[in-house]
Amino acid sequence: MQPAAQILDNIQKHISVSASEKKLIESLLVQQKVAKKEVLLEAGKVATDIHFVSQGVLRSYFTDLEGDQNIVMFAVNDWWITDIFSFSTGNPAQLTIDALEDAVVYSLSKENLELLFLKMPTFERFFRILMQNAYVREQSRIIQNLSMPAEERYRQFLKKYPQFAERITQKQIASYLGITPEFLSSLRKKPNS
Amino acid sequence: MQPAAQILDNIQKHISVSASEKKLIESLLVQQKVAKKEVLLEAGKVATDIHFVSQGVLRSYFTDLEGDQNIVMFAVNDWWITDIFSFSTGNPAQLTIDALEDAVVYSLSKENLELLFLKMPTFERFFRILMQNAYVREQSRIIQNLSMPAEERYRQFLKKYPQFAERITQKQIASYLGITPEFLSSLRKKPNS
DNA sequence: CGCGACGTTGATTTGCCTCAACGATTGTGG
DNA sequence: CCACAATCGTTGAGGCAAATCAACGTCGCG
Repeated sequence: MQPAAQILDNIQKHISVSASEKKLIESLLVQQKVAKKEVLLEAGKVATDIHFVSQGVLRSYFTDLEGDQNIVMFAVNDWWITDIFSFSTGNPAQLTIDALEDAVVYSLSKENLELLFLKMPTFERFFRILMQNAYVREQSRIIQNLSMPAEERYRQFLKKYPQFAERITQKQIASYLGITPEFLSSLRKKPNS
Repeated sequence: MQPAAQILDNIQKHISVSASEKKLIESLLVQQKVAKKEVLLEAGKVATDIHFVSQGVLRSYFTDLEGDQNIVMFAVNDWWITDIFSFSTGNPAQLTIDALEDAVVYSLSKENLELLFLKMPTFERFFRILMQNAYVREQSRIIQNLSMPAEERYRQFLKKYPQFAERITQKQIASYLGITPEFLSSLRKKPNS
């Protein structure tokens, strides 16, 4: 698939896009190759871009006071990722974003996003839907964290994100679930009733 | 303050609204008085409306398999609340919304919201910002839940939401934090170093 | 080949829960 | 307006889920 076509498909799932608008969108995106372990956004710096993942796997994580990494999200193909707090407010990022596998992303700067909003008002709708879906996803994760033990959260994770489970190490999954790799290992060997 | 003026102020923090648009917005809102303990949305039914809280205190909560209530959010004046999953998708709500104190809300149905998006494209921007802020808020809560022990989460809660702490019982706060009231009580008596 | 990260196992510890009991508030029907 | 019931916040004893720490074989990578 043409790389730009992949993003346009993603956008056209929610709004319709004219030929001239397609050219506009393409002109505002910057392709970036990201090697495994390469950092796209470093905590403390400002998130100036939002990234669409075309290939590979990215993650965002928060480093706490003890120096432990807490994974906030994974992103594979067709996902958008940034530190939304920093991107929204211009404050320093709390999250680091790096690649778990070699990746290709298309980056859209905040300025170019605002330009899109101006020149193409329907893009505001697309982005509204993107944010609304992200809100639903995060709220659903909060509900799960509050109401389920780790074993059940792990089962739900496998069910909801099978595309992640294959490509991501146990250690990363444990961090996403908020448990230690040792404990995840003990869950995995239990009979999966 | 004129009740409708309160919502318009809230909206005008993010977009500008003409006189005719103000009338349109007012015409699509329905005022509702909600008595303490009255249920605005019941889990299992579809969330047809999003509610703007003018006075009083609402909460949304999830009832898990053991029958325990897990509080997802509180809403006081100038907050918007719904089951965003149900409102977005039309699926049955996972959350129940009720009043912790007598409240006055302005309800906007999904149909009327779509009408607003059509007749007033800048409202899409307002709602995008609302969803984006909600996303930031939920993600920040996930980070806290992953990276901090209960005692620290309680401190941060008091700091971030002093307007809640005064009006909400310890039991409700404990449920929001994901701990038992007994354990919260034991945290509170510790020297707040 | 050799090194470092990974996944696992087991022993021990701990943060938080469960259950039970109590006085203090709050709510409510008569 | 009172009396009673219900809920709240708290305390303490005991228990469990999950963390910590240490050790070890395996694997991917330089």
